[in-house]
Amino acid sequence: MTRAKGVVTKKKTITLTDVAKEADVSIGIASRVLGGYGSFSEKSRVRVMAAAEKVNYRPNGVARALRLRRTNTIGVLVSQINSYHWTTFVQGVEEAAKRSGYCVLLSNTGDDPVRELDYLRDMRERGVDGIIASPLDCNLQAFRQAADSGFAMVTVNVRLGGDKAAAVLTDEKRAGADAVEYLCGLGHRRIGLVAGDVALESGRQRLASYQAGLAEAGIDFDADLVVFGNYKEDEAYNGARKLISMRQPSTALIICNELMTGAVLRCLRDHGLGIPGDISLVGFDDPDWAGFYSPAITTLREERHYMGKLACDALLSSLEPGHVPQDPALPTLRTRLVVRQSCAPPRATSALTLRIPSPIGQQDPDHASH
Amino acid sequence: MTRAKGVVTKKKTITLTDVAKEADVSIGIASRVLGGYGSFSEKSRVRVMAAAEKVNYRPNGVARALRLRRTNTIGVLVSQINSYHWTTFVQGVEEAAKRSGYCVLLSNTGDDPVRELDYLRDMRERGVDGIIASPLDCNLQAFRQAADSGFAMVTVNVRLGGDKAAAVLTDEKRAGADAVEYLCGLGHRRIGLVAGDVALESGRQRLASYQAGLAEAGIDFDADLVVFGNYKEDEAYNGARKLISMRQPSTALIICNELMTGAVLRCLRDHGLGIPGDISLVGFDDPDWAGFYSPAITTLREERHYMGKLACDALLSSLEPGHVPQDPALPTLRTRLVVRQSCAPPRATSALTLRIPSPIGQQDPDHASH
DNA sequence: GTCACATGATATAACGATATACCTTGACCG
DNA sequence: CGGTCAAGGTATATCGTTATATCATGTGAC
Repeated sequence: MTRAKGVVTKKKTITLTDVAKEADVSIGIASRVLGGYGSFSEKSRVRVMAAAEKVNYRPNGVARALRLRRTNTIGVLVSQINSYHWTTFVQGVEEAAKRSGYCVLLSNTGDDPVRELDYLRDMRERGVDGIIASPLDCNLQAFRQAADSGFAMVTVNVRLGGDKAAAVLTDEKRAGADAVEYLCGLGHRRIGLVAGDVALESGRQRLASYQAGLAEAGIDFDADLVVFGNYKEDEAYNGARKLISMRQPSTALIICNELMTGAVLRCLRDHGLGIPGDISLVGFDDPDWAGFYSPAITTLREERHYMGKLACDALLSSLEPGHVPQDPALPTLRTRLVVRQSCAPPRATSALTLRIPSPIGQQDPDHASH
Repeated sequence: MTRAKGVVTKKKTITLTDVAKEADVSIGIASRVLGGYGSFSEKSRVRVMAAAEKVNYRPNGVARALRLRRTNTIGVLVSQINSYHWTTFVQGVEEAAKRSGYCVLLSNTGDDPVRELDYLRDMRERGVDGIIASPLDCNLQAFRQAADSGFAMVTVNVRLGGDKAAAVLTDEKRAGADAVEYLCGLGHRRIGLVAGDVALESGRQRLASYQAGLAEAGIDFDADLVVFGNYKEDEAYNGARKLISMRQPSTALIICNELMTGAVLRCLRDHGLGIPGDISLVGFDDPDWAGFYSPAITTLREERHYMGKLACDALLSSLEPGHVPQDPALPTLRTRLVVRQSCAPPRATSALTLRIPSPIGQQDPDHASH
């Protein structure tokens, strides 16, 4: 291939060397001026700035990252980027990160353990300065190992166990109990739960908090009133159908996340049940639509945005050179019951059925044990 | 600071050199084996693999990126990461990217022109291989410039104008017209519009498509029936209030995005108006809640997830070495009217008021011109 | 036995920015 | 006027990989 003489065909990237040449100073000076460190004369400052402007210099972040061993990037691993729960969190992280000059590398695990591990590895190789994640049970070990080996990490809603990684926690232990207490206060005794996936920490905690609430209210736990939607739409729909079509249907439902709440609403609508006339509802998570739904849905609200900010700030401060690894758990955030219009006292008829001796009295050993 | 002799205090990162040393081969061979290119003997392959395993070698992506001048990262610039519209899009991008071994660097502009430019610059400096964005009008020039200078780029819902950047487009020109046509078919004549921000391309297109629909239906455009919610919640609420409290209220409303649809629903509920009994509704965007709202909301659905995939694939293919920059516009996606339960024929009384000669006949020159 | 050649291995130059160690100056003081 | 010191500047090693140019080694042909 012949190249016409004098015609520049190759796209040349502009480097510090070019700036230095243009300004007629050494590359070191150029770096100092543009980096704003070390000492240099006013004269060189002006010349370098002018030269940089003239040749339209753009620093190369990759080279800088290699040299400084720092990318100013944090990795965020979420299970579902298109759920309110996580997008709000990510937004909180992103804002805080940006404020400190960091960028966010985002990955979606879809709750797949293999992908989660994959992305952890990938992000480390990419040189992110730290990671925010909410690892699955089966991967806790791997994340713990990474954290212990000095890789900066903050976990969400789950503790790693070491003393390295900070954790942003909510009192999910309380949340469900608050809902139960509220519903009992309205007179409900048969409170159904559309539970999440117990393979996930949040699923277990939310179930446990429901049970705790029942215990506090002096209501026997009835396994028949718990269906496992596993955070999936169709399973939640089927579960809800089961709960409303039993001989003694629940008069109130607690639903363990946003996605399933939607499914339950659809189910109730399909079966012509009115809220809160026929049945009361409390949902975990507080997406926007909960507020303008008709009736507005009473929810258990986590401050996801704030949690994101908290997680990011914790991570960034752990990156500070003089960081002393203090208590890894940040203050636990309170999950708040946002009372709206989806709950009311149970219908008289329901109250009536309560007097009928419940067949659940004959405890099913399979369920009772748990 | 004295260092105890023999005690390794400094955290050493494991590099290719270590692997090569361990395997007793040159660093070049180690690189070839691990990179799977060039030629090497079976013996060295085995030794290198074993050595890498033994010293627990992790490649340094930053160094590789510097050498290869490629980060395998794409930047995605969105205006609101916590809106259904964008999260679904980002999810589509992320999945497609991951499939090809790319990662997503995410930034939130919040429709702030300064931030948008800032992030464009920042991402370029960070060395992302390309960018997917939906630039604001005022920044089109800058994005165009970047694209023309050879920076890979794909735009969403807006064309840059050059021949470099591909664009993923939807026929928003049709969308609003479809809604109008549908509503007219039900008998509506006074169709209100809660418009978006006309400073944004989508805001203008959606307004224009509404007007086109009216024209096709032979209905005079009435500026009083258009309120500008500017994609903001409170402004949409106020706008909706205005539309339902005028002397001759609209019998149907078209709302230009998800956020504002929520606001309108809240407004209607607050004013005791039933859907579709008192007023019909068609919303742009099709979030999950539109399906389980009661009544389910009829919407104009863009395939955001697919758009994300399309945008990503287009970007990645433009990064292929032998890429020939063909027609920069990808096939335009159809926005589909998803008919649900939020629309019905107007009430008889409303139909009656239609016979009253409309004061809008006396065209307001300010509005008529437009 | 020597030359040509393929094969596999090595040494080393990039990639671009940073920071350290090391030179120049010139000023100032004794 | 020699010596000290500081300020400003330069040259260069480094970060960890990749890829090229070069070098050895052995094999087969004549």
